[in-house]
Amino acid sequence: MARAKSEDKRRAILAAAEEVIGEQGTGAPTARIARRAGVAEGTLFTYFATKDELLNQLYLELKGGLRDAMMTGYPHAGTLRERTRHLWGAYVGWGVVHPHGGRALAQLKVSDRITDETRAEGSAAFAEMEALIARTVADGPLRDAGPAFVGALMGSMADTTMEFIARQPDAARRFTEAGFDAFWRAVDPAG
Amino acid sequence: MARAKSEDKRRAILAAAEEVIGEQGTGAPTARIARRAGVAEGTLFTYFATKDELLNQLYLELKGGLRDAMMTGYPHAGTLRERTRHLWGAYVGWGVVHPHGGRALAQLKVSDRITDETRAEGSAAFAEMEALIARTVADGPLRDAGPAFVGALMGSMADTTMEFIARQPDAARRFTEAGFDAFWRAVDPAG
Amino acid sequence: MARAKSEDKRRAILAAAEEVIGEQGTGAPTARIARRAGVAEGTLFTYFATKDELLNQLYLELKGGLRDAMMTGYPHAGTLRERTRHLWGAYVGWGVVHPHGGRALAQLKVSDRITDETRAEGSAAFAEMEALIARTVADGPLRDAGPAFVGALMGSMADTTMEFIARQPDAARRFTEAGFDAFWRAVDPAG
Amino acid sequence: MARAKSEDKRRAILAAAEEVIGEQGTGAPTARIARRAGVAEGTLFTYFATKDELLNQLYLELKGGLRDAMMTGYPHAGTLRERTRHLWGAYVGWGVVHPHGGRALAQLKVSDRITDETRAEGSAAFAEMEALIARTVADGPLRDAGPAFVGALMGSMADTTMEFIARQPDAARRFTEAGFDAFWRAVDPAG
DNA sequence: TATGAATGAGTATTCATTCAT
DNA sequence: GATGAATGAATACTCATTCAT
Repeated sequence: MARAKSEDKRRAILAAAEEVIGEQGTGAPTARIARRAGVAEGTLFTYFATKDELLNQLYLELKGGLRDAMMTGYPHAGTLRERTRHLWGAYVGWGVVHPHGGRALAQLKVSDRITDETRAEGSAAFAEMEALIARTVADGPLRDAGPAFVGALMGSMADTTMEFIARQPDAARRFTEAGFDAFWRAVDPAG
Repeated sequence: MARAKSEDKRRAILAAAEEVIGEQGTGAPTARIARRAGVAEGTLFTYFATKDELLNQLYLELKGGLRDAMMTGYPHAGTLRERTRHLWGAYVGWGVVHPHGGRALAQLKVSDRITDETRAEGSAAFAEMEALIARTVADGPLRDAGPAFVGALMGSMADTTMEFIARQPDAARRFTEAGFDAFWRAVDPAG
Repeated sequence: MARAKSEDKRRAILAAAEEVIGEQGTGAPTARIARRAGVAEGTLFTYFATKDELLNQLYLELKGGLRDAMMTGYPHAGTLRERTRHLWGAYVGWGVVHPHGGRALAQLKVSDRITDETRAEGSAAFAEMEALIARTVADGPLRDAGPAFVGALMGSMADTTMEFIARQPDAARRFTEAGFDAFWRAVDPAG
Repeated sequence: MARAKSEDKRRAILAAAEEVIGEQGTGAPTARIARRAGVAEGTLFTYFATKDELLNQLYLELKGGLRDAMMTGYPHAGTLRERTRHLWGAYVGWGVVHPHGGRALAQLKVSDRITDETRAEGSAAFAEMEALIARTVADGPLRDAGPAFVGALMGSMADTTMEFIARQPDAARRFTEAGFDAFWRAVDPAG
């Protein structure tokens, strides 16, 4: 066998794409992504057949990373509030640690180059979590709007929280708490 | 008065840009926008010197329209909750009436072609409103996070609400109410 | 109206393509064709949407020119031999006058970028002529092989004649005669 | 003997090139040829330093195969007509048996990547045959045009015959006969 | 020697912008 | 001012060739 297709290089390209797309949007040239990754222009295409494929893979990669972050240390035995608080903290924390990722994801979400299939697959990773939220909310004030709505609300509130943390990193803890409290009041079954 | 005719064209171009960018993102060709507006490719550039200028103007146009919608019929004498409820309803209602505008704005928000200056100017239109929210919140649970945070939270929660309405137009009223109730619980000074 | 799409430019591009493709085959870069035509790279694509379209149009253009050459001065009242001799002379003469065209046509004929539709359309221009050949041959020794075969034979024999003339222009007359005599002996109904 | 194995691969590559180039022209990627040959992309270049070399070798290979086919069973003691008939039959027969080869040769003939040297070498293989034709024709009606012209005429008429057989395989025998008869009438010294 | 990943020059095509009409 | 053809830089992707394994 000749040089094996290196997983390192694949990850380097995805990481570069995360950065560059976070900065410039999905219109960023593949050449720039390749350079940032330290590979030749053509090499990018041995790992991703087309730019669209790269974009879709990156979307899944980011969503997957986010999910992993949220499930790590998940307090299965905690109260509803504790479990939700964990998810919130992990989500926001991931955004703080991956500022590029957060911005890249924001770009990809509104791009028409991400297929419905990819979106579905990306969301599937969170199905489990949504089920949890569903139970959380079953008896709460938003029971009629449905768990998808609550999940989306949580996502967008967390995104907003991330943005504020990105601008004022020192106040990270404060925004994280304030954001969660707001969310919890909004959905608290005991509210 | 050559001016009147010109203004028509300017608005036609902006309207076309709203549609096209809502559908295809900021990468959409100016030629397509021109065609949709019913003018020649070159004409677009007599109204907007560059594509970036068009994009920035569109951003301001949309933000301005949104502001107008929110201030129309504003119940100056109402309670805090009533006034906030009005803003919420107007915001969400605007998104429902201007589906292209909502999507276009989502694209422009994440585009690096919108200058900081434009963003500032766009937000300025809401300064007045933020002041109102500030007062709303002054004694509420989010008083430490600041009015900007609460304003952003309101925006993102309303955006989420809009998206759900776009997918299930029949449930517009239900989502509008549920969304607002959630928001109000999150920020209610009396909560 | 702005600048009208100029027929001159269209012809310049086709003429350039004829030359360049005659020299380098269908793999020749469109950029080179554009430069040879004295227009910008992009301009080529305002006249021909794709390279394939240019290639197919060129094929039809060349076939059409060839047909016109053959029908000019056609001796409707001549004997079978005279009429056939006219066609032969015109065909070979066209090749001598359009050396680029001849070579370009040779390339296009073997290219898989020329569609079956284009080939059919190109041949249709010669249908009339084939009918004539059909009558010529009806009672000749090749009656069983069919007029298409005889027409193709005439074409390939004339092509060969052209090639020899291209290499030895001084002997043009001699090769033209020798070639025709050979062809006529091959198909002469009185032979 | 590592040689034997290598020779197999060399032939496999040439055979694959024959097919692929016959189908897609000289623009076909070397990668595709390699895959069709069942070897790695890089391996192709241990047998042929460049694509041009492969193309030129293939040209010679095809020409050589054609010559061998024509000389096999050559009736040295036959009449002029019999000998010429044998050549014709062998040529056309080769084309029928090697449809890829025929098409590949057609592509290579018009390619500017085949050097003059290669062309000369390829023709040299037929020198002997041309000498024969020379004698055949010495007293015939085409004596002034020269044996090269007659040889070329024979080639192009046979090519045309092949094409018709390719389209109507059932009529192979008929076309072969008709083609030869036409050619013979064209050159028959006794005509 | 065989492999196939890596390379980067090369290619068709797009598109913001200019400018002749 | 309006038009749309003209421009050429920019872009995604290809492919002959090299080279580490």
